[in-house]
Amino acid sequence: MATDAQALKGHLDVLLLATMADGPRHGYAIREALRDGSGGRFDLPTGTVYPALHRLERAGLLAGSWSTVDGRRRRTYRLTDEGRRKLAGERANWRGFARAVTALLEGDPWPATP
Amino acid sequence: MATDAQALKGHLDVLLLATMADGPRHGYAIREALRDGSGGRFDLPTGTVYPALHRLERAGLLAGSWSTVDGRRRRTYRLTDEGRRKLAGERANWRGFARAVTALLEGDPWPATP
DNA sequence: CCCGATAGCTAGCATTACTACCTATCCGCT
DNA sequence: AGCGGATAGGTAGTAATGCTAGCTATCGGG
Repeated sequence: MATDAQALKGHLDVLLLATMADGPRHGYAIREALRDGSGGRFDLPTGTVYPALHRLERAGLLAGSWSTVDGRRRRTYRLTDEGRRKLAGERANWRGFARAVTALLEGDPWPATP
Repeated sequence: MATDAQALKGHLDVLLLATMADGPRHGYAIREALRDGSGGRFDLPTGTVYPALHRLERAGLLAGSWSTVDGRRRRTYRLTDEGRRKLAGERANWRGFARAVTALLEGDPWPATP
């Protein structure tokens, strides 16, 4: 639906990293993992996914390598140690973020700090 | 902390609208509501809040009016009908978004569609 | 023999939050 | 009297980043 057009900003990196948590994947498979794992919600254009993967590789969070399977080039990415640390941190960060947004949207008062 | 630097993108509008759900507020009070309602997490610079309020007003989601209290100018905003509809829609949207992101980050498989 | 699925890529655009700055009033402290 | 901080509003310009729209190429099936 792409209602999330702007909403993804800042969360895409974590999502990409998360798809590689259980092992290396190539770009196309990452796209599918995102689509299927979100019930079709995050059906991202390749122009979003590939540049983001390059960015994460440049940042040292992913390591990519070329291989050829059935004549098709594949670039397979795996998490680096730094990427794994980043993922853990961002997961925690997401929980805090989601909690804060939900609190504001639902009108729940934030627990008083005694 | 500002880890949320980019993460806010696309969610700021809903958050702003939500602070006006129980009645009109002026910009400064909106900032405080965001800060306090998020446990200090969303302590946004004025350069973020004021332009966003102008944007929402231009979009017809807010209506602003000037008043003077103790010599201080205040611009008070209230939700328009359209703004209220938008808020309801975006609230629902947030739930779906949060659910999808959480599912991907926690590795929960998305419920199969039977 | 062409189409769809698989697989990868890029240039340029648009959106939007942030940095860094400015103005002004009122109150409390020295 | 004067200064700083809280309150209240604002802007210009920058940086980040996801999307649009386009491209190349292989393989299998109709």
